[in-house]
Amino acid sequence: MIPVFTSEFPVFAVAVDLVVLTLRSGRLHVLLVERGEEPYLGRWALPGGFVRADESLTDAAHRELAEEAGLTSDDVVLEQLRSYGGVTRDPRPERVVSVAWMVLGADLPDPRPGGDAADARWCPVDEASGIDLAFDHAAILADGVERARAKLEYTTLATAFCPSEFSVPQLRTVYEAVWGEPLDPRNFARKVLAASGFLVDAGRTTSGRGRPARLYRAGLASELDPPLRRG
Amino acid sequence: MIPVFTSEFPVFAVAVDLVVLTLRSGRLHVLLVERGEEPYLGRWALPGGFVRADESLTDAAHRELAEEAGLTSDDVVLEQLRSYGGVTRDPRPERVVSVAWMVLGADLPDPRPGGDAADARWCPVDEASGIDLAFDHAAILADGVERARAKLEYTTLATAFCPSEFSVPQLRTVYEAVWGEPLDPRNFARKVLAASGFLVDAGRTTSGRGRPARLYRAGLASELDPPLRRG
DNA sequence: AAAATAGTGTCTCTGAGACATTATTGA
DNA sequence: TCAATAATGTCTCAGAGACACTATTTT
Repeated sequence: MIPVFTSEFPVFAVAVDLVVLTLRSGRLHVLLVERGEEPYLGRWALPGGFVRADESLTDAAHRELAEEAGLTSDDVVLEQLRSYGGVTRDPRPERVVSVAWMVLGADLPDPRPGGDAADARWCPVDEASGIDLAFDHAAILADGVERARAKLEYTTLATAFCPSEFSVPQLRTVYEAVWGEPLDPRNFARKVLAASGFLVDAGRTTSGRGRPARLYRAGLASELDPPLRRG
Repeated sequence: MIPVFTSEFPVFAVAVDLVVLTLRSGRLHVLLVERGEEPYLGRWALPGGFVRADESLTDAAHRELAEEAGLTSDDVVLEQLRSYGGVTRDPRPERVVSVAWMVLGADLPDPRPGGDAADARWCPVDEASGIDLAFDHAAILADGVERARAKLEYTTLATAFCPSEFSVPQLRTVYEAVWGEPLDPRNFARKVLAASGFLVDAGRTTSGRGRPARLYRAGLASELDPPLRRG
């Protein structure tokens, strides 16, 4: 028999769940893990786990990211989404509140399942909506993708999907993949180059087939003014 | 001796804290309560309390709103901000994660302290930053105010600060109070009246000193396109 | 009639979107 | 030289901001 109260406060477990997004061959992908434990054994879910007694929510998100995706904070940008606490969102007897995070990274490596996961893979986000994810993870995923889409409009967050040096056409493919719509290369270049603090010239160029592209690094600005608007 | 684990999960308490904002005589105010219990006995804090074992986070926010401010969901708009879970944010032995909410209402009544509060009052937001609030409530308050400021730009949320029928100048005072900057009446009227679904003509006018103002109700739109920008 | 408040129009400038051609490289 | 890709400029339209006067009511 599990006690429901240890003190004057109702007892909760607190979890973090991660919406880890990256671009692979020009498509937006999310990291999914196959659950290796009950409940929802064998079902696909967002990576995540319980917060420990001695770590902050942020620390827990970073730890799960390392455990379940092999990623460090140097690789990614992490931002809290919101918390989910419906009474029946977890079938276990404990109340479980989950704090969801959005995690963005550039060209992240193939995952090796770690922690509690039986398997892990990158899934195109437009295919993920067809998968019956565990818990309320479908809603969390939708919120995470929508947050990423919205933040590309008025912040410089798109650079989180890019390597340290990148070209304007490369940055444009990020916007196109996340927003799911094609953008005019001329208008796009004009706008991002005009936004002060967004891109700084790295003084180098790409090589490869076609005309070399000028390379940039992320500038110091975090807000985009004026914003780039979706269609 | 309080057990730290009841099961395989670390034990947390989950609280909700409310940033309740309203306009009083043209200034943005926040609801503060004086704590009637330890910890932080006698200190001003945001209203809030622990989530019960059988209620959702949303239900808990509504319940605390009723208990500590006498407000029902008909009176206000409620939106989750984010969660705060630093290891030392609460001095009690239990880990306490708090889910913060932004609550907006029109001309809310004077509070009568209820629940655990010794006292309660409306405090101008620009004076609240001078008060040494309990826990990490100063940071939560700042986040709540910033969220409200940002959302006035691209949503129709400003109507949450208005009674059911209101004039364009009245709506303008909302924007001016929340943003803390004066707006041009002509440009403001042009923009809000052009935004389809923001305002619908109520077919009535105010009476009082000066030329009567045309009254509007909130329309069905929730997003503002194009957005109104801050200076 | 005076005081108070609401309502409205124009001009200029900036940014958005539509649109095609030239430049540079590797194969 | 051809294929691939990057870079760039102009025109038109919409929205933003600056700006002053007229209209309607109460006292």
